[in-house]
Amino acid sequence: MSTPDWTVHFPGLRKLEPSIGRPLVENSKVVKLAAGTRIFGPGQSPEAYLLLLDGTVRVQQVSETGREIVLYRVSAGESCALTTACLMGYEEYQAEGVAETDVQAVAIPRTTFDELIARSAEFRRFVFTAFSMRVTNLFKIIDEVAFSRVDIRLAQKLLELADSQGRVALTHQQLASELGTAREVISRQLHEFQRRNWISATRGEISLVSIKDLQKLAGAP
Amino acid sequence: MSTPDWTVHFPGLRKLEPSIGRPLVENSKVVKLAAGTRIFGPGQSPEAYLLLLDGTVRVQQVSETGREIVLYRVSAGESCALTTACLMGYEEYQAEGVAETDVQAVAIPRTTFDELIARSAEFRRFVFTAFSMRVTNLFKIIDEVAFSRVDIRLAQKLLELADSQGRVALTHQQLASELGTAREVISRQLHEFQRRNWISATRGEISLVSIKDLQKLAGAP
DNA sequence: TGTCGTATGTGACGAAGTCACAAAGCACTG
DNA sequence: CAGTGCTTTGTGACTTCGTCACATACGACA
Repeated sequence: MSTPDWTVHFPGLRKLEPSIGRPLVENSKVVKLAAGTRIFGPGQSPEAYLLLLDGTVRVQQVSETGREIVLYRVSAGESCALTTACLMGYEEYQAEGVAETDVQAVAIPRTTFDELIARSAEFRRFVFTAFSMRVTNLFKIIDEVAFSRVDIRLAQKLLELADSQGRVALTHQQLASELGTAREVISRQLHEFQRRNWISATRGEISLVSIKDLQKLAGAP
Repeated sequence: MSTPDWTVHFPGLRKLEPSIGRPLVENSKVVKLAAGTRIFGPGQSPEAYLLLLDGTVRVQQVSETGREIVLYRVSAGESCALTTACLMGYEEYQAEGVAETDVQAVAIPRTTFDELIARSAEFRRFVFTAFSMRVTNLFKIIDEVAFSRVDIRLAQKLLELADSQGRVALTHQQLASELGTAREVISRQLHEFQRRNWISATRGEISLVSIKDLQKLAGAP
């Protein structure tokens, strides 16, 4: 990973500085984390507010039986809702965060964070709008997990995760984790999609054949 | 409902005033809502920050098919996490809030709210610790809905909702709403609990007979 | 005592999760 | 290129959960 120009990757940061009155990274460290690093997990407490400069972090919950559900991803220019919540509420993490790619982030220590919150309306707005958007999304996840059928959710996920060529490079297990269900369930649903000629699949990759039909199932508005 | 002394019902409020420099209710209204009132619902946007003086508000999500799940309750001395999130993120409500009892609340308009957030560290702390504790709880709900069995969750709910005599005055339908499942599922589970002599039930009320066994199933730590 | 609305019981069935394996697919190695 | 080992995918049998369509039962009140 090359050293990025963080004013590009994280344009909001520089913009904040006038309102803060000094470089935002003062008192803070830029940390680098290799892909796969577990950044935080249940039982730990955050010591710093993290602003991602580059890479993505996956935040997920893991059940006792080993099933997983992806709650959200944090990418460049964003901050982690859970960290915000735990920092402000002095609580422990409920979920775990894993670096999906190599990651660079600004770590703002709690005291500096508190000070910035107090001093800068811009910073507050930045932090809280990001936070509340995540929370809004959590409500959506609860709704889907509690009430929505797996085939519909799978169709939505495939459409959401497909690249520009309509390909999704994930294993069945990874898709199951995205939706918080079991691998076998995904395998069977994908089989059904394949039978209907909506997708074609090879080991570790799925190609969307009929995006239109998938959208119809997904309830495209 | 008698007019309550809100310094009793909401002790944190008075304590905040020195740091704010004037009565907190200035620019704000005390609103009264009858039990059963729908306070907000999906698609609406909040116009004011609500601090409950008396009563409780139930926040729940309703599926297309009519199933419901209770996300949390707001009671005297607290504020609604969802309102906070929507207010800060300028978003619409994702869930609905219903007054479970008659309710009195202080409605702080957005501009005053913003000003208080800027001016008072105490107020910020009050708002955000409450907020983040709710969010933490949302994570727990996702975990339970996605990964936990209904019998276990039901046992937990019964223990949580029982009064000092071990009685739960709810219908099967209401319990189903608490857990986000179907009424029939609850009826059958309660039947099984009854068969094992863990509970006894009459129309609209359940008595816990063997709290110990319920705790064991609930996985009491 | 009858009537009506709400609450609960039940069978049948479909959808989803679990368990225990079997069978490919792929990389690496000798 | 055959063999080996790991990962990914397939499958059947079974349990749990959700849905649908009713049947009963209870309790308040005329």
